[in-house]
Amino acid sequence: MKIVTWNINGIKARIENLLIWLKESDPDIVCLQEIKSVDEQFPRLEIEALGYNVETHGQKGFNGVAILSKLPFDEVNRGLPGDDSDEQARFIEGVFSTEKGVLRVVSLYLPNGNPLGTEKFPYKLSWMARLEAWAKERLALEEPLVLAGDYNVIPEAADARFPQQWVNDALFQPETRQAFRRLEHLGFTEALRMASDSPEIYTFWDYQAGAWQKNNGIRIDHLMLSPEAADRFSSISVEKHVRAWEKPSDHVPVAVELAFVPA
DNA sequence: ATGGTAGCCACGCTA
Repeated sequence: MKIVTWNINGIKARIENLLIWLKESDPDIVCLQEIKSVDEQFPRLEIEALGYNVETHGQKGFNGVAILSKLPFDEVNRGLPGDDSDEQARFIEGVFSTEKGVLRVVSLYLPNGNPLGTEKFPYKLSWMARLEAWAKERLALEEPLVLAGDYNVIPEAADARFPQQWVNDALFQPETRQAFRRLEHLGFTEALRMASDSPEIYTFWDYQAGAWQKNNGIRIDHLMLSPEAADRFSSISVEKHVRAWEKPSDHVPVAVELAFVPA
């Protein structure tokens, strides 16, 4: 089963690219971030025509996440618990059935946190604390769970082409990286870390200053696997060629293959 | 120290 995370940076601007990519890549489950659309305006018909079920958690103009799945949804949960005053659409969980039982998949868009010195950075850290609390509860279920998304976290210096450019950025702050490690230490395996040591694997290249042409990238899109999901890990790939398409997102799809068969 | 680009949606905000 192929599960993919992709920050698409605007579903309306990217629908043609998405449809071409779905046909080419043939994923089973797709976690989208930054759909930048309300649910009513999400182009679900074109996607459903390719055989996908569509669940969205949208917002006007900014943020917004979605899950596309060839498997039917048994359950959908919108919003990260822990703060009823948080109105930003950054989290959706889908529950599916496989021949081995339940499979949970989350599409998350973790707050960027810039600029430092504003309320945005503490919001990022508190969101990460809420995610950790939620994940801890879910891990206790001992089920296969995939936390896929744009984490807006550069875990290590090796995950940036020019790490010194990021030292004053929220994506690379010590507190940010610590919170990311705390999540891992609950018992998750970061899927790309299961691949052989591969430096210079990036998932985001800024639109500005020729970042793509210079390969000035960072790795910020991650798939966290619970032990029950990691047990079935087969492979991981970054679909980098998509960044060279016309009108690309600034992020590319990251795909993990897990040995599950739909129920 | 700034500006470089893109999406959304109508002007500035977010990234």
